[in-house]
Amino acid sequence: MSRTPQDVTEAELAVLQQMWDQGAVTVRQLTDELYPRGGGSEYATVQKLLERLGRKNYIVRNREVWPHMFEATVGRDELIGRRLQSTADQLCDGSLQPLLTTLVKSDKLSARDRESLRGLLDNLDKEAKRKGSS
Amino acid sequence: MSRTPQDVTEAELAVLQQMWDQGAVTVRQLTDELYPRGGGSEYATVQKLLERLGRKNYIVRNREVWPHMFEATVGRDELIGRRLQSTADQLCDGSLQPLLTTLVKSDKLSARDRESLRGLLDNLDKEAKRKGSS
DNA sequence: GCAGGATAAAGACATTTTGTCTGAAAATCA
DNA sequence: TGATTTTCAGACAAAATGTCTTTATCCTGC
Repeated sequence: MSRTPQDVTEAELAVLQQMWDQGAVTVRQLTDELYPRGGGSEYATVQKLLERLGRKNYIVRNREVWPHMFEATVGRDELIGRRLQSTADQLCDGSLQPLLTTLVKSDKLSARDRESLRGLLDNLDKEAKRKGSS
Repeated sequence: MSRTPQDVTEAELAVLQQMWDQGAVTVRQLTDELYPRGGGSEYATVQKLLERLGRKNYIVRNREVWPHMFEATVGRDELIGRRLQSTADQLCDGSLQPLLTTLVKSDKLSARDRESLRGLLDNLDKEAKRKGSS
């Protein structure tokens, strides 16, 4: 049938991470960071990755400046959310709740993770009480 | 460089889902479910998918019976856990905490849901204390 | 026992994805 | 203007993935 490509590829993700860390960047900056000791062709590779990320609306290109500057439009948290939703779609009929439950049951959470989760739940309780809804 | 294949492919996942629902199954059962109105070649397709799932240790084949019966060794929850961990590895430096945050914030949790989660957390804490590990 | 039908096993194949690279056009600057 | 850098368009190879062909093997009803 029709294969579903990855939202963001491994190489594309490496580029995105740089942009998350550094904000607006040029192709050269990215290339130097991602491929130190790089010959000459990696520059074009980064360009192609940026073009693909752009086509998928993960970044924007500012053509007003020279050289062009690139910036992420999809942040790390947003991508996390999308990946989680995608996992939910494939494995839980679209619902996120089983992910949370499974995670808690799975024994993968550290004590710190558990504490943090308790805090989040407490906040929800407070929020619910404040608004008077269940 | 070297691409990282998917843990479980889309077509492979369809097979897995069937096995999660039905337990031990034969190739024919799977084929009939997954490709109704199927010509003749889909049978071999399912076979190949099973072979690959087997090579990756997601299923076992029982050769004692005829025809062979296949059964999942990795459950839905286990796969969910792996996907979440993988997301954490790629986007959160391996930490699950950001996932928890995202999940709690975007999921609609009822008061009952929250209580139930707290219960699970308490159990985990007790378990941890009993075993003396973190 | 044997013919016929089903299953198993091995591998080939086409298409898509993905990372990389080449070459030429356009822009900047000394 | 000439040199350097950047942009742009497209080619490419390797790998992944879904599918199919073929042949060997097994079991069934007669």
